[in-house]
Amino acid sequence: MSEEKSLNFIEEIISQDLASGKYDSILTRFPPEPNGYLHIGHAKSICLNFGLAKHFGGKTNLRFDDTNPVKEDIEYVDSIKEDVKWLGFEWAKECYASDYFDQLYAFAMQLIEKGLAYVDDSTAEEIAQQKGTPTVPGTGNAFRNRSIEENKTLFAEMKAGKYADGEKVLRAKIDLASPNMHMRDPLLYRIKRAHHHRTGDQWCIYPMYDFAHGQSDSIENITHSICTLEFIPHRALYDWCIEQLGIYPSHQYEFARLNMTYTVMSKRKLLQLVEEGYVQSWDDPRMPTISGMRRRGYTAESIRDFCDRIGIAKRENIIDLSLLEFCVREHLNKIAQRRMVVTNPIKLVITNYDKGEEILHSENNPEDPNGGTREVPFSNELWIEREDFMEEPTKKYFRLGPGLSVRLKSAYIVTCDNFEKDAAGNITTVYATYNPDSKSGQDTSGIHVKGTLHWVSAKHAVPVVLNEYDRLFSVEDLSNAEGDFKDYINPNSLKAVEAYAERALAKDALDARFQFLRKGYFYQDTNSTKEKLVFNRTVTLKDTWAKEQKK
RNA sequence: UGCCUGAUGGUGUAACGGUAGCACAACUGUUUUUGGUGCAGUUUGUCUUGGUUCGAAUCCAGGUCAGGCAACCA
Repeated sequence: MSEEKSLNFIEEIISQDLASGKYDSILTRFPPEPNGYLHIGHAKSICLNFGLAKHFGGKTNLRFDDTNPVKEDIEYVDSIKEDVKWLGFEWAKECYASDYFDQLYAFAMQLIEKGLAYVDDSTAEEIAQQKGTPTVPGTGNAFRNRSIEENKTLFAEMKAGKYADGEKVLRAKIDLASPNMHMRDPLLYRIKRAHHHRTGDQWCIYPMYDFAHGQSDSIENITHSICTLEFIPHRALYDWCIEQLGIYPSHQYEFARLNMTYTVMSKRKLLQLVEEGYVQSWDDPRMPTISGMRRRGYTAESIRDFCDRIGIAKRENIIDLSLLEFCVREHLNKIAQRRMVVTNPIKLVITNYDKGEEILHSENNPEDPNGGTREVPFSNELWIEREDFMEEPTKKYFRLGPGLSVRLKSAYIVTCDNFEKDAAGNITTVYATYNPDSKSGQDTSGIHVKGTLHWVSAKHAVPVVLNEYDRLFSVEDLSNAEGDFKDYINPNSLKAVEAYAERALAKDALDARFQFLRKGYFYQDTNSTKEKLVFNRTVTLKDTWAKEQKK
C-alpha cells in the first residue's frame, strides 16, 4: 500500500472544484513573457501547471504574454518552447496574447460603452500624482468625465495612429479612493510605436498586463490561472474585468515563487549578467536558466524531481542549493557511466611490472547490474592525482605514501617504495611495486587495503579539458545582501583544468552522462569537439574526506 | 500611520480540534575495489500574549516580525 501524498493548497482547491462539479476537467496555462530565457523558477511553475493538468486529467496551454514589444523577441519564444519540451511537457495549444489583440480592442470598446473606461490625456507623472498614495485617496481629473461618444472616437483615433506615443492612454473608471492601488483607474492601453515580433507594425496601441492576461485566460477557458504572489493585488482587477465584460470566469490563484541560495532568480538580473559579461551567455552552465542547467549536465528528470520536492505554498522561501544538487546526484548516480580522469597528475611507476601493458575491464556503473564493462589499458607508467600521495601521511589518510598500499581501481594493489622530487620540492614521480596476485576480480593475495585510487595509463591517456564550476555568488541569501548583487559574484565560479582521461572517453557518445570516479558528474560541453574534448562538471561527488580534513 | 499576504527545526514542506511527521542539510555508526552509493541511527521546530475547549500548530482576539502594493513592465 503506498501512502497517499498530501495535496498542496492548489491541488486541494482543484479536487474540490472537480468533486463539486464546478468543472468537468481543468485547463491550466504557462504564460511567460518572451523577454528572456527560462530559469529554474519557471521550471517550478511549469511543473506545477503541467503537473496539475496531468494529475487531474486536464490540459495546459503554453501562452506567450507578448504585450510589450520593446522587450520581447522571437529568440526568446524559441528558447522557451525548447526548454518546456526538454523538461518533458507537451502543451495543448500554443497561444499568444498578441493573437487576441483584435478581441482585446473590442473588449476595451465594450468597457467604454458601459461608461467604465475613458481616454486620459494626462502625462505619466500627472497620473501617478493623481493616484494618491496608499494612505491618501486619488483625485480625478476632467478627462474622467468625457462622454462615451468622445471616448469611443478618441480610442479609435489612438488605434488609428492619430496621437504620439504617450499622448493619451485608456483607463478603466473604477475607484480612485480604493485601498487597492491597482483599482485606482488602472491603465488599460498605451500608445507605443514599436515593432512587435509577431504583429509587426500593425498596432501602435498595446494592452497592459491587466487588460490582457485575465482576458486571455478567459478566451482560452482556463479554469485555474496560477501565478506568483506579487499578483495578489491584481486579482481584484482580474475579476473586475471578467465580470464587467461578462466573459468566461477564469480564476486566479497565487503561490510563492522559488528562491535559491547562491543565485539570483530575476530575468532582469540574469540579463545583466549576460550583457555585462559576467557570464558568457544565457546558457552559461553557471546560470540558473534551464538552458544553462541543461548544458551543465542537469537532467530534466532531476529538475522535475526537485520541483516536486520543494512543494507549493504561499510563504516566501529560499531553497538550499544542496537540495537541487541532491536531486541531480541521485539521478546521475543511477545512470552515469563511470570513467577515470586525472586532473592534477603525478607519475606512478610500477617497477616490477614487466608485461608492458594489458587490457583490464572495469564496470560502467556499479548501480546497474546490466551496465556492462569497458576496456581499460594498464601499463607500468600511470597518472594518479597529486593529492593521492602524501610524503608524510596522517593517521586517517588511506591513500599512497611511503610504505603504504592502495588498490588501483579495477587493477592491482600497489605498495609505494620510493618517490622523487624536483628542485622546488614538488613530488614528480612515485615508485611502487604491484602484487600480481591482487588482480581485480581474481584477487588471491588476501591483502586488504583501505584506499582505492583512480588512475590513467600514461601512454594511453587522452587529454581533455574540464570546466569545474562553483556557485555563481558567494553569499547564501542575495535578498539580504546589502548593495549591488554583482558585488557578491564569486570570482572563481569557473576553473578550466587540463586533465588526462582514460581512452574509452574519446569514443563515448556525446550526450552520455559521466561520473569521473571520485571527482564528480560530468557532461560534454556544447563546444566540445573530437579534437578537443571539453566536459562540464555538473556537480561534485559528496566529499566526506574534504570535511574530515577541515577539522 | 492604508490595503493585501504570510509566520512549524539550519532550509523546505505535512499534520484540516486528538501521538508535531517527511525530505534536504548536519552529525554517528556500518557496508563498500569510488572517503561515492547503500543501510542503521542521532540532533534540532509550532512568532508572541490572552481566550474558547477535556484537548489548540490548527478556532477567536490583540500584538510582533517579514514580504507585497502607488511602472504608459509582466
